[in-house]
Amino acid sequence: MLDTLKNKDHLFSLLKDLPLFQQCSDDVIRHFCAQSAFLQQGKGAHLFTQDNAATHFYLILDGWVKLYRETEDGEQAIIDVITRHHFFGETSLFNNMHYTYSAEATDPSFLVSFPIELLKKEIEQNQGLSWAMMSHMATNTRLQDREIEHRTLQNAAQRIGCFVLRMAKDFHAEPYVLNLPYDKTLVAQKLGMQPETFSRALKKLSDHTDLVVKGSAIEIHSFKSLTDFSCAACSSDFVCDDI
Amino acid sequence: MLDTLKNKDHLFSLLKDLPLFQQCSDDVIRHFCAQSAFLQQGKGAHLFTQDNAATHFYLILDGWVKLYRETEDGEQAIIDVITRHHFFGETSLFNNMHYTYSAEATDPSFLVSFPIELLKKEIEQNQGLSWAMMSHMATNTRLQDREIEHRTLQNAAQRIGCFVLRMAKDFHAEPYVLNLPYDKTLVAQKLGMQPETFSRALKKLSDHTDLVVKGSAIEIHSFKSLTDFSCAACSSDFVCDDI
DNA sequence: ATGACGCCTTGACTATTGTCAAGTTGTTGG
DNA sequence: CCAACAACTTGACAATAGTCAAGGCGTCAT
Repeated sequence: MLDTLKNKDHLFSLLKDLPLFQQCSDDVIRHFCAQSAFLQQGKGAHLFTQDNAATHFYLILDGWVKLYRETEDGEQAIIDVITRHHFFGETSLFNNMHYTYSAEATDPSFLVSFPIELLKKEIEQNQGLSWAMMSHMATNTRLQDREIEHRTLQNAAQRIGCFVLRMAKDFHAEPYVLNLPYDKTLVAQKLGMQPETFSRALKKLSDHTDLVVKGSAIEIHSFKSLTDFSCAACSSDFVCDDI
Repeated sequence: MLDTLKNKDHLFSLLKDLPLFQQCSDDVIRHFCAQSAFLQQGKGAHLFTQDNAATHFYLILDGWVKLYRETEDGEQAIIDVITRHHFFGETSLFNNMHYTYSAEATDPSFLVSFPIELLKKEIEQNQGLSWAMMSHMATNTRLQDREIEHRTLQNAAQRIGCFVLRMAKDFHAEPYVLNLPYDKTLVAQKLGMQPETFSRALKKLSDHTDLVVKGSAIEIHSFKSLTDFSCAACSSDFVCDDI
């Protein structure tokens, strides 16, 4: 598996399929491949820090990375937790080549880095890539808007239900067993609550729906009971776009 | 004043100074002016609705506009409240020509509309405009990230202090008297709290800092007492970028 | 196997925010 | 000037989430 991931031919065909590079010629994609570097990172490895000068942006091939900002006394606000085929660090381009958040692997992860300068140069010349970049950024904005909406209108249990639904959105068979891809503590942080609140709210959620929690495995016996519970307090209908 | 605003020559020079059009030739800007239409809107006037097909995007010349999303049972989540020289509706371009939020004037307001198709066509051809658009979107993303951080790390009183600081950030003389530009109820909504909570938290804020509240006028006797109170729970130092 | 450790849960309590209802203040139009 | 109305404040209470402390459970390395 790692051998496949580390293969530059494989990287080429992966990039070719990603929306961001959809409009790029094979030559341009080959150029990105040529300047890429594979990175293997252990759990807790630090990729870069907010407000530092940006040199590279990254693509996740495997694993999970958390993006966050931190106050002086060490409190963290999670901006996102992302996985396979997601980019991060690329918007430093528009922030005077400085990262706007910190990034840390929360699992053993496998990444590719690209020079941010290369992206800058290509965007300046390549109309198709510019358009793809804008679409990419607009998608992020919509997700952020919805995040704020959730924090405003949903309580802890509803936010968890919403999260579970989005993690399971590609699967429709019932019952579906969702395995949480990262620590409950991190899910709690990402949803803007304390681990204790998460634990209690998850119990409340399983009381009010037909959800059954077995450790990090969550059995969904009916999606409808979840959408009834969570999506009522949201302006979008399920299935909503995510991750 | 209205005469000045309604003047297309004046609009031309205004656009020329806005970051979004910085890279555009005079001809392009003239093109936008030619296809623009002035709109005068009363308080509460509805500009467009989330999920509807988008035809125009807007620039505020004067007044205040709230951008929000609404659930079926009428609960609103405020995305932003914006004023003079801010655009809205422009990102519908990247959402399949559909608006991602609703827009409503919260004051008598004076606006210009432009066809969204024109922006699309220009962005597809004009590298400089594309770049400016990306910078514009990246700025919005950073503001949204910070908003989520604030909801996570700051309590009600701290969020109000932070809001006051950002409204007053262009003024440094002490004491500075800030007049709230829109209803306290709307400020409360924008900060994600109930009006009652706002009222009490504002009192708490004035107890803990040297702020004096007289109706909608807020006297800041020392910025430092505010930053000490609010910015402690934030990853950015004051003066932070805003509005 | 076992002990150490991290993750998660639970209980008891506190703090914060929301809700509902009743008033107060301020503005506006007649 | 006054009535009507909206915006705002206040009080009493309820709901929600956070904090602190203790203990359970599972995993991993020795």
